[in-house]
Amino acid sequence: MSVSIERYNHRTVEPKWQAHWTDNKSFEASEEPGRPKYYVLEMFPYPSGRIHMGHVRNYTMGDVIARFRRAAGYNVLHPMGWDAFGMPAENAAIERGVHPKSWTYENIAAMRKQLKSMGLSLDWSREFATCDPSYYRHEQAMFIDFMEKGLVERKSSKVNWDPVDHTVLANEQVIEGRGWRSGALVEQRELSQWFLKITSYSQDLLEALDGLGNWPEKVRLMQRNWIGRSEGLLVRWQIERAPAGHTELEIYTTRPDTLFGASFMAIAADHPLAKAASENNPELAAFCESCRRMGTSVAAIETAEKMGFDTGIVATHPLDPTWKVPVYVANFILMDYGTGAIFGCPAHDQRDLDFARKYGLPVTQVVKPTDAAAASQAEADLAAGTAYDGDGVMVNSRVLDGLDPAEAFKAVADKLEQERLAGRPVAARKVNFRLRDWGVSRQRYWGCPIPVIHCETCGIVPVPKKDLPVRLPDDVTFDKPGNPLAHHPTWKHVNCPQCGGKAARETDTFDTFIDSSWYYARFCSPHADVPVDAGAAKYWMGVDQYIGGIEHAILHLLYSRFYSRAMHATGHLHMDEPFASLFTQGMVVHETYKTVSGEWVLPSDAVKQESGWVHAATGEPLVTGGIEKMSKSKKNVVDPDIIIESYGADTARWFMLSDTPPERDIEWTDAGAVGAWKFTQRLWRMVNEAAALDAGAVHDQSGLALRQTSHRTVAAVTDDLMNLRFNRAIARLYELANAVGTALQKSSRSPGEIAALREAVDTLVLLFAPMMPHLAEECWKVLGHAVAVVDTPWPKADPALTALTEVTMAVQVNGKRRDEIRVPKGATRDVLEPMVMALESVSRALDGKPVSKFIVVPDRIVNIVCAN
RNA sequence: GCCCGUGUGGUGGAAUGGUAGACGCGGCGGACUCAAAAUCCGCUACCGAAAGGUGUGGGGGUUCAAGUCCCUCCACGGGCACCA
Repeated sequence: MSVSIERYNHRTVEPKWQAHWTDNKSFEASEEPGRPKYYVLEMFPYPSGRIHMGHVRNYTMGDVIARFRRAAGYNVLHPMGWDAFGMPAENAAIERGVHPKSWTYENIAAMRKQLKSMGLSLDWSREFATCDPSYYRHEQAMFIDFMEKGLVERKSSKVNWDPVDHTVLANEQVIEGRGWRSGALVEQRELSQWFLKITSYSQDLLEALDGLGNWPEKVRLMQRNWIGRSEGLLVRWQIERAPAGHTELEIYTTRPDTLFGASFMAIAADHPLAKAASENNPELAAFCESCRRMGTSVAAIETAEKMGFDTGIVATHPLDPTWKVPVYVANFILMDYGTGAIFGCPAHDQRDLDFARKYGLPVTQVVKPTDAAAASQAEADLAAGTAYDGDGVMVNSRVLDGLDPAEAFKAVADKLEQERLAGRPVAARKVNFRLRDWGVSRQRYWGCPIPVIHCETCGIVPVPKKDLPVRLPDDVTFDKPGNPLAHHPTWKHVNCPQCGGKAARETDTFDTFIDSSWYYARFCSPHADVPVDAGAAKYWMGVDQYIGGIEHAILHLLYSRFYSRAMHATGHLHMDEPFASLFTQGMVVHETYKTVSGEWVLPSDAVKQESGWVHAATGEPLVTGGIEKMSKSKKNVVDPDIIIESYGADTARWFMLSDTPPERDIEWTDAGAVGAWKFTQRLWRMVNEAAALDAGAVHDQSGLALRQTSHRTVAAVTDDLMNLRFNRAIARLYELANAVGTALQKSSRSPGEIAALREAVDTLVLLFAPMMPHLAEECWKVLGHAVAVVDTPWPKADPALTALTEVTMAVQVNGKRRDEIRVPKGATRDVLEPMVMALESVSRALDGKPVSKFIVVPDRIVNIVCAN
């Protein structure tokens, strides 16, 4: 082979085909009733300034699916937009004096350019940013509809307050109890805030998870736990020696069966009873205060010791009026779950046991495992400080003895529901959810203004829809602490839309999770003058394949599921579940290096010597810091721009899909990138060699083997891409490329072989086109095709060529492989037995022993079993 | 603490209960070259000269047959809510 072939130059080829797709509007989608649609969506990016490798991986996967489905005949919607509100823009304003708006739109422009250099098959005509007034006006309109539908509530809630910056802090802005910028000790403050009533849908959001069969089980489980349904009993206990006006204490329990194991009551520091008792008890007040302080940091809670304070109040056991138990305030009781009060049963709850052991409270076992060994083990564990929370039989429980816990639960609930305390039932069955309503107020500038007006006379008045959008003012300053909207000189001063009197705008803005809770629906009709055009949504929704990071497994996905329900309830959408299939991809990770003193070093500065890793410039010894998620602070980021510039977008895309399964973390390595680049060059050479062969050759028997390989590859790659197994699809493509390479080595070939070879190369190009679209287009042109790959249908496997006529079967003796045989497909025992028994390897292994069993797994294996 | 994952060659990883290690990277050997790069070809789990044996984190079990199913232990990773 001495064909002189120019190197494939991605720097000229990639922009050329990107222009071709743009000029031909190849990816602009429109509704075509009757034609099957496919909606592919990747979680849209926050415009931080530059794309990172995680974006490259995410958008490459989505693009492969979009291009594959498109070629397979679907009408594909594959849009892109920007999740553009949020704190980083305000931080840039405060730190560098840039306006959030210009910062954001400049970042969008830069990132759009980067995404375009990746050659993604996106419909850019549908692009929007959530900070566009043309987007958020609909968000405001829908919020007003939600208000009318009773899905919005205003209530008081605790926030992290920075007393120096006069601002509310997000949890991630609180570092070790202090404001991240001011360093001031963070206070807990009560503010009136807006809430969306997601809890109205708790049961539905939970049950509907069962229908999401194409979601990862892990994500469904996380959502199930987050919603946290429990069935229990509300029980009212009479109390004595309590502050005036307090005569009873209502608790929630999921274990009323263990009521005879009660040894104390515990209430939250914020419980009204605790507050009342604190009034004349400074020590208790101080204890409650310390509990509240601890509440800010998750880490503190986890490591905190169980602490309690005896209030002196005494409660009467609901099943025995002579039985009195003490009431404590305890640091592990949360006010916002259940009633903020519990009864403690130390023997069967670990937290209660820890608490009881610390304060010398009685421990009574009331559930015993039925198995004797397990029962004595449980007793030993209890003595050693481990509570038993399993099933068994009731003991030490008077009338309940002998029942199992489920029966005991029912018996207690039935009895107490009949009994009266102060004229009302003592107990009531109650289903409880952990899920809380969604607080959506943020005291910040760069977000969607909440469209309500506070009037001194009329109270809260929604902004009339004709006045929407409520626009963010551009002329704001960030020189003063606090919310720029609140101290803007004029913006908030308006007249009441109802009475015309003096009124003030709401200066809070929405949580940015709202923006991303309905963008998928907006993409169906991004220019409509309603939030969602019903016809467009009916055609495109739901999203057939949604792809993003596992970090959004709970909040974003749960909020989106709630939002589509709320939109359904208000007539904006016709369905409840927005994402039919979900895929969560792994992170991009890279090696890290540190100096002995712990400073991070760029991987490019680390060199390996016999003594170990050293700094290339200084010779300082280095330690490997492990393989970690790419981050600037660890100096292990790889810039997609540099990769695309030096190797091309196709190489970067190919690398991201190769080897590692898409749901796992992928390690970026230079060697891997170089390997992918070499493969693009190899494909280019092979295609050019094949293009020189006679295009008019006709198939005959001599090309059969290669044709079978081609068609089997089509079948396998199609199946792999349908199931998002990109790494396997790529392995199949290497095999086909190797087969083509071998065929090209031959010095002479028959017309049938030429025809098969050209078919194999055409197939190869079409199959790798979703992964490396630019190279595919260029190859396709070289091969003499007039129509671009983007307009060429996906190849079909010919069943006659994928079917096997002969198979290799393994021959085992007692489960150990001894030989293999080539036989016609479907060979039966009658044919196989004489063949196999005649094998020398078999008779040697049998060594004269009689055959007791002869097992045939058709077309796979023969196993001969003999006595040992 | 609880919950969920994951453990396979030097390495990333394949494998509907049916021939473990496909494919890639790396390594070794060879061809081409004055030479190098690039490219192409071959070999590459371990022990053994071979026959053969051993191998999917450890131990046990089910099965004609286990990386795959069950029990148990270990290691690593991730998530979380002290949730009554």
